[in-house]
Amino acid sequence: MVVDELNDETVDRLFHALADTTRRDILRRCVRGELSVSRLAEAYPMSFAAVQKHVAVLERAGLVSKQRSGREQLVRTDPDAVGRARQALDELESAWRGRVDRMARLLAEEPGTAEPQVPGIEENNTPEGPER
Amino acid sequence: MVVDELNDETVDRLFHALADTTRRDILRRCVRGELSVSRLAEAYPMSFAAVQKHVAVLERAGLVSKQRSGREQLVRTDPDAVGRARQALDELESAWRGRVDRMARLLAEEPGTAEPQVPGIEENNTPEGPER
DNA sequence: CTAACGTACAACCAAATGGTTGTAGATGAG
DNA sequence: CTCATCTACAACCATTTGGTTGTACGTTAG
Repeated sequence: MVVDELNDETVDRLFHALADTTRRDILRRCVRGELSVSRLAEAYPMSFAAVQKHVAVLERAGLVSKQRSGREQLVRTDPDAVGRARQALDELESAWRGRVDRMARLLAEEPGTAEPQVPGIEENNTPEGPER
Repeated sequence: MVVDELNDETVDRLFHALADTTRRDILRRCVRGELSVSRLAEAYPMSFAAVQKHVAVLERAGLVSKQRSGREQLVRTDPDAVGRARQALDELESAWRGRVDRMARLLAEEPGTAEPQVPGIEENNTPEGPER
């Protein structure tokens, strides 16, 4: 598994998609991938189009994928997506805390994917300003 | 440590606060708690007031706290806050995956805080619709 | 004391968000 | 074939967001 550095826009979309109760609920429901958009929409007090938009937000964030089945569009939560969110948190956290331990953890989890570590990063990690 | 169920609004605010590059950058910079708001503002291509608002968003999400020091207001990232975000992801994920293993992990981490588990939850966990 | 600094907050604005309704194109059921 | 269903998407609207400038106020430096 390549660790695949998450860029800012990706993380923005990821967290933004997660920052809504309805969308988080959709994620929970769609792990088994059996629900069509209209079926989903029945569960919420809003229009079909609104739910469609929520699914689109989740899809752009990579949290969900759609698979056509006849005239229905089945929504399926990507189980690894939450892992990516967790990775984003890890990358945030790794800027300050448990840098070494976490690195060790990663190395333990994924032997062979170790990026050659630049020696001597100590308190050098005040990131430069973002480009927003 | 009380596990403290995170309610929807809390999680909304948490992820929303994290869904912005500037705010994540502020979090990284303020772990040591030495930066005043105006000092922070120097780092970004936007006005003092804009940064002030970002800090306010982080504060409402519980990711950051301010401490007065003379005329300055020092911003400090709550190191446990990212933990809370992780917990929110855990709670999401626990709706489907590794329910048992994760529970075991929690029990291992926090012996004594185990909530008596209702036996026989199997496929019963389609949550009811949110109230949004 | 006075001036400069750091903060708070209001007012304003453009763009994005979250919702709506309406229309139209595929697809499947009968 | 025809009709109902599912989806896609545009247009519209209210609210929120992310930014601005301006003003006011407390605090510290000189």
